[in-house]
Amino acid sequence: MNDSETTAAPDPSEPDANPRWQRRPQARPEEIVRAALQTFVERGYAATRLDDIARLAGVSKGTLYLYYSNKEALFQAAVRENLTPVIVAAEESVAQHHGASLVLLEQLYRRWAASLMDPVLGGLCKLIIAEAGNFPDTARLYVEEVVLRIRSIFRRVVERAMADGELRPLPAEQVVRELMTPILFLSVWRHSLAAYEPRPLNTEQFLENHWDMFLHGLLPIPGNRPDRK
Amino acid sequence: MNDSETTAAPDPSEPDANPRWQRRPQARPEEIVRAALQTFVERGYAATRLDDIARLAGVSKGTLYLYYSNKEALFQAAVRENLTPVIVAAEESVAQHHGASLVLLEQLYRRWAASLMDPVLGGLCKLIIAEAGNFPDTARLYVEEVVLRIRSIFRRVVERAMADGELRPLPAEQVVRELMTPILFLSVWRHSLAAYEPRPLNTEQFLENHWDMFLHGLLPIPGNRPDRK
Amino acid sequence: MNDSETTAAPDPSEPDANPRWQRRPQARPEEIVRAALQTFVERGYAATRLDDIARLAGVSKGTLYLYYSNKEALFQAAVRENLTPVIVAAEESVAQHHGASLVLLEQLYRRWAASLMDPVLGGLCKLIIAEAGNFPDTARLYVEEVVLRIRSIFRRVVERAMADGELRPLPAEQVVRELMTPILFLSVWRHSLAAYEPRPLNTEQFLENHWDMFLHGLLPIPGNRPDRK
Amino acid sequence: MNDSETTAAPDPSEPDANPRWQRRPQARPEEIVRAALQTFVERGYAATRLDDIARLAGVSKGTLYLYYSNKEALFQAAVRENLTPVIVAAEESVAQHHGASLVLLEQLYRRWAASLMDPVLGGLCKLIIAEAGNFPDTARLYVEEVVLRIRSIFRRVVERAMADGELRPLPAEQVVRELMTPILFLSVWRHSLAAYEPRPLNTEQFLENHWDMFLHGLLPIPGNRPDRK
DNA sequence: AATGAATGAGCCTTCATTCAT
DNA sequence: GATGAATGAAGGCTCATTCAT
Repeated sequence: MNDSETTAAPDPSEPDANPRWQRRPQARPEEIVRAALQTFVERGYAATRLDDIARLAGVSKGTLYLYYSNKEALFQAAVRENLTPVIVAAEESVAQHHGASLVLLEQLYRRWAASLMDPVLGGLCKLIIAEAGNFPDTARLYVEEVVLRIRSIFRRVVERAMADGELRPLPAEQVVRELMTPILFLSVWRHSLAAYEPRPLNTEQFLENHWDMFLHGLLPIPGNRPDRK
Repeated sequence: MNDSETTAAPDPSEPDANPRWQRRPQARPEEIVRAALQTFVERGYAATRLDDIARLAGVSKGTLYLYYSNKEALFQAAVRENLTPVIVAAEESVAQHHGASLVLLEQLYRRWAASLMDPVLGGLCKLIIAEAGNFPDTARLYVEEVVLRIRSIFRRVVERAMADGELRPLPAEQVVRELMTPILFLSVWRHSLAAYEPRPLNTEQFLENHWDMFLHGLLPIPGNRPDRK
Repeated sequence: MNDSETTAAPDPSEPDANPRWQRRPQARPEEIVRAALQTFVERGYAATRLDDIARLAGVSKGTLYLYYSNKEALFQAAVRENLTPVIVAAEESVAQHHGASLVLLEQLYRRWAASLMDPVLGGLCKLIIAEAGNFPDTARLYVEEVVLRIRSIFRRVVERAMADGELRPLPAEQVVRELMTPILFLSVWRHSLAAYEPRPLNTEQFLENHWDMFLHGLLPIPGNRPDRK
Repeated sequence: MNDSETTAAPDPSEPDANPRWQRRPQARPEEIVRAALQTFVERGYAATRLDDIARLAGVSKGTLYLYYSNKEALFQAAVRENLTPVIVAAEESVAQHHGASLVLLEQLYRRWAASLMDPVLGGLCKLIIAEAGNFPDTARLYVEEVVLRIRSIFRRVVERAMADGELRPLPAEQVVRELMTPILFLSVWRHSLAAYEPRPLNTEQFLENHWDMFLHGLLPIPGNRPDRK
């Protein structure tokens, strides 16, 4: 792998500014985990060869084992180390907000949706769903630590909005699903079949429209609601 | 889907004239493809061993190769031979119906949702999404022959409903996604993370609630907005 | 290293009357185990590649796994399936004999020594000793099922001979060791360093001389036999 | 062994004139070789990782390569550097002694046996035997430089004892084997299967008994001693 | 001299695929 | 047509060896 650089003279090819060799060793696990997540997302667990991850991370196959004990550990690390940001972001949204619940709900929705549109976190979601059958522990972890918690956050806001009369009184659990589900699916879609659609989906618009329809529904506006046929 | 679609599954050539033994050989490919689909759905493509499929189909491993040239062909056959029913059902729904569009839409919605709640067809959907990265052709096939066509069917009905004033004038494409997406996600969910939720989801109710919220939205009744039910 | 039952090696039970292709499939495990034992003896466990065993057995590497679940199981099978003959032979020797004990002892000695001079069984003994540290269970098995049992057989005969006045009254345990130990070492020696001796050892003579010296000792003829110390 | 024997362990070049720091660098190779021998003895050559040796020696893995060019060189160094003491001790015994040969023989026997009961030297013997197949050169070295030389020492003493009428006239070579073999086997045994015996062997007693039986044999006290054959 | 992160060749093991019966 | 024993290519993992610091 090392071509010409047998000489002791430092090759000037790397314009590595100040900290000469510090970044590499420290960044290694992070780079590896990122490469792993990407490859796992693209190919699935079983079809991913450690060679692929290593190449993408710019290291040799053996190096992976300096940081992760085996393929499964690498998989779980890729999953777990990207789980927390989602939860933290959501919980902070709730904690920080005071005021009208519907505004909070919308803000929560936008932030959470944005996080799922992130290539990494969205890919993570798709990966876990695709591999749930083979990694029960990781699946359970994801459900309990992410799905249920975020759902719970949304539900509290929805219930408050209902109590305040800002939303129709409906089963909160179902309402939350109605809000979250299209975003989750979009996230999965973007990492699977979206590439095969003739025209790319406008994500921004999708999120906007969903929020609109979520609030107003599809029926015509009451006042001028026309008679059916 | 009109093309006769024999594809990878070789038709049992030489119709043996003897009616006694015809059923078995003819049934073989079907049994194999069913076993294959089930195993692929449960474990994913790479984690599925041909041994598993053979055992589940009640045949030997070598027999698989009498009908399908290799693992990938078996996968594609499993996918393709289960694609048609969904489309056919949907297209028939539209063709047969005459009358109020909203009623047709609801009927279409219920039938299509029911078909996705079928363990096999729902699993198929999840499978294709999970393996999209490794089987571009199959993914493209699914998008073009299933997703786009069903979407198109829905869109025509939605557009008619809008033209008739039964639905608010909105971007039809988006409206269709708003209707379909939660069902698709539910289908994926049931074959992945649903098992790790504390309480099982009531599918029937979910479908009902989604239709309700899809129509009415979440905001409170403007003044005389009628309660549903 | 746990030896929790190999069992992968199918017993060639059911002698299936049909002579055509019987020998090969039924002989396979035996051929494999023989090749394995030989290679393990020559190179030791870790330095033995399954490729070597397969080549020596005339099969492919994958075939080994049709009969033995992994390398360790193959090792243990090689050991265990060659253990019983030694014990059986020895126990039969005792059971069958009646008459003067010293004659029985000599007969026992010759038979047991002959079995250890067998290339396979002698190699087995050397192998177990060489790998004892890495396969405690197999080592314990060998000690308990072979070493202790044979030692016990010898001891009973020696004790009878002492009781009959045919041997000096000495600690039987030690006497047995004095008799067995050179043979055991010879067996190990022939499978390790013997090849590097300038002149090959005459095994027959060694066995004869040992029996003679075992009986008479090295001191000059009686009459003037000095007390030791 | 007269050759100065620097062999694989490179002498710390440039004797640094400064006495304070000499001991450490000079002690390094010795510490490494000791750690290597111990680990090789415990686990065998192939199962020994250089990591283990380095850790036991208290150095880093790379440091091993400062003193030994590779694993095999380390093995051979571990063997060779522990060979000399045994021979030297034996040769000195003979050279220094004058007087009755039988006394010398016993003294020689005791010293040599004691050296083989040393955990390191005994382990070395077992190690060489176990790995003989993989290290012909080392095996040959051991046979020629140790086995044959010690055997020769013993033989000279035995021959003298026979010439003096202190021992029966028998093939000296065989007599020497009769004397040495149980000790060698005991040494191997202690480093392999001894741990799996129910009761630990009393080494001291074993050595005593062997000497006794070696001299007197097993037959009852003279007077009625029967001719053999 | 000493370190230890990095490497990559090599081996065990699996499993899709073949073929003689 | 059907079987299943046999194959061998491929991939996960280990560890001796190297090299920049």
